[in-house]
Amino acid sequence: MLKIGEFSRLVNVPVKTLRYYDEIGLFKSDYIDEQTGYRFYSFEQLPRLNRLLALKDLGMSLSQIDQLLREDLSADQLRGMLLLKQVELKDLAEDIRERIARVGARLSLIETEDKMPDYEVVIKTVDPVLVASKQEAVPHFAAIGSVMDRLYNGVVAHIVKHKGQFAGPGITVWHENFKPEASVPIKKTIPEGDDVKVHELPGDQMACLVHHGGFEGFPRAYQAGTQWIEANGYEITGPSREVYLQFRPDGNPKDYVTEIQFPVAKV
Amino acid sequence: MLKIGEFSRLVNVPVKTLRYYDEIGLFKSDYIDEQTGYRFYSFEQLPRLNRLLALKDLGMSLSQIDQLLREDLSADQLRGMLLLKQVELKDLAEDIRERIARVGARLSLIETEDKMPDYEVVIKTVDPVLVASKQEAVPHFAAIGSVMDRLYNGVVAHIVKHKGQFAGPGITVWHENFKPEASVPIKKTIPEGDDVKVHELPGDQMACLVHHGGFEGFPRAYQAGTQWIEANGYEITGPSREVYLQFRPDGNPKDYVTEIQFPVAKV
DNA sequence: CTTGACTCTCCAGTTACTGGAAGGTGTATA
DNA sequence: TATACACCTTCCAGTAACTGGAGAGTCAAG
Repeated sequence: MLKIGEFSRLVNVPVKTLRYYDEIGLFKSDYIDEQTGYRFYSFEQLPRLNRLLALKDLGMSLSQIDQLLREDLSADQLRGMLLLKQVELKDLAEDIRERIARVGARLSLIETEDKMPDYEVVIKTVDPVLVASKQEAVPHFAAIGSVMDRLYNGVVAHIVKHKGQFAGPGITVWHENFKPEASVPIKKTIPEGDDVKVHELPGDQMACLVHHGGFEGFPRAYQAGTQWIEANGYEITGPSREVYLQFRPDGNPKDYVTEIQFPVAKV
Repeated sequence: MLKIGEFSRLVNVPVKTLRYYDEIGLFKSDYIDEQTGYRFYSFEQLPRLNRLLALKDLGMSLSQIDQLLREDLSADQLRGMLLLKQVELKDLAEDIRERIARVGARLSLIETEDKMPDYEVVIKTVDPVLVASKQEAVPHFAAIGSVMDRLYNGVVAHIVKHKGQFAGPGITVWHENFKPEASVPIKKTIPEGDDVKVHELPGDQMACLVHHGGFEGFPRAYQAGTQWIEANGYEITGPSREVYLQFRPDGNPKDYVTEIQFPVAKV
């Protein structure tokens, strides 16, 4: 019979931990002195503790170990749990691999710019959203403003005409060939017409960044986005979007807040 | 201004989490209505939250993020933290790689035996221990018992003669050529003599397993040990040891408990 | 005016321990 | 025999980053 400290030294497990295992019933001491309350452990308990430690070493939780130690489970159940654990660990490993890559990407950004990047990119899943929208090709760069005005005015007018309900800030989807689709979220579907389509913008995994300020800063923001996507092993899988979170035609451009979204997938 | 739920949807962070960040002062709402206590968030806060999320994504803790968000730290400090994080993540990845290997090893054991293995092997660091010891070659297998008896009797007699104090169970170190060293731990050094040496058994990293029962079971236990060591990518770096945790010459062999230790290193 | 969605605070629970306080026990030494 | 000390006990609190729930107040639509 060994006192807890002796046993602790034998198995290389802290005394506190042994008491904890005792408390939660995972590994009870063999015998407790009624007088003193001292726990005593026997050598016969070593195999059980060693099995416990081995399972812990595999990354099992204590409750899983508790199950595994009740030896009334079949080899098949055992295999199942181990296979599950293996998958879990592989996922975790993948996760960490990606994380290392992201840290690396950020480090190289800091090397070149010597400060935190101006734009933070986050991956998030965007829900599908019902919109009324209208598109038109932009002939040249300088015309963007006026084309956008026209498009959004048209869409809004159409929605108002059909008594539609607005459901959020405007979203421009940049289709190929410089052909923006000015979309306005609505709560319920309304008839199409006036060149206005009604459909659902698909939900997707998006790399998102927030631009604060006027539209003249967009090129840099786009560049930061594509750079991040490249450096972090994603690729762009569709048209990018601009969500005008804070915008009024008559407002100060400095207060504008726009979210730029790129639909992406892991390469 | 957005209510917490709206903001939550915008940034894909649970309401509860936002409240929690508010509570710990990591990310406060922009404004709180005095009447209702409602939190309100502004679009201007998005960049900060996105930076927070990006850092969290790298595996930073919230307190680290808190530091990183106070932007009064230099690019060098920043680089330092990231490099540190990178090392940390690489260690973790290595850890998990090994864990996956161990799970795999156990799975293949189960495939062949269709149950939990009979012996559990754990890696632990063994402390150096002062012993009095005596060695002698064993001429053939059947002679082990008598040679051991003679050796241990000799050592114990020598310790008693010099009034040495016993400090634990006997340890046999199996040197090359079937030459066991019968060692008895002692508290303080004593003179040598009677073919008895006094020295310190070195501490080492050991793969350990516990055998319960008589000596006839040792070959299987040794086999299980070497098999595990092979399957888990270790190699044996020195003489193995037997620690007779529970043993009396006149006792029932069924009650014997022996720990078998192999000094090992990662290949 | 009601209904349902939303918000608030406060409290408890999660995992696997770790640290500390206050008090009892066992042994070696002066 | 006194005492120092190492060791044991229980109980309580804290960790990290939330998550869930209770009970109560708020808001907008029908």
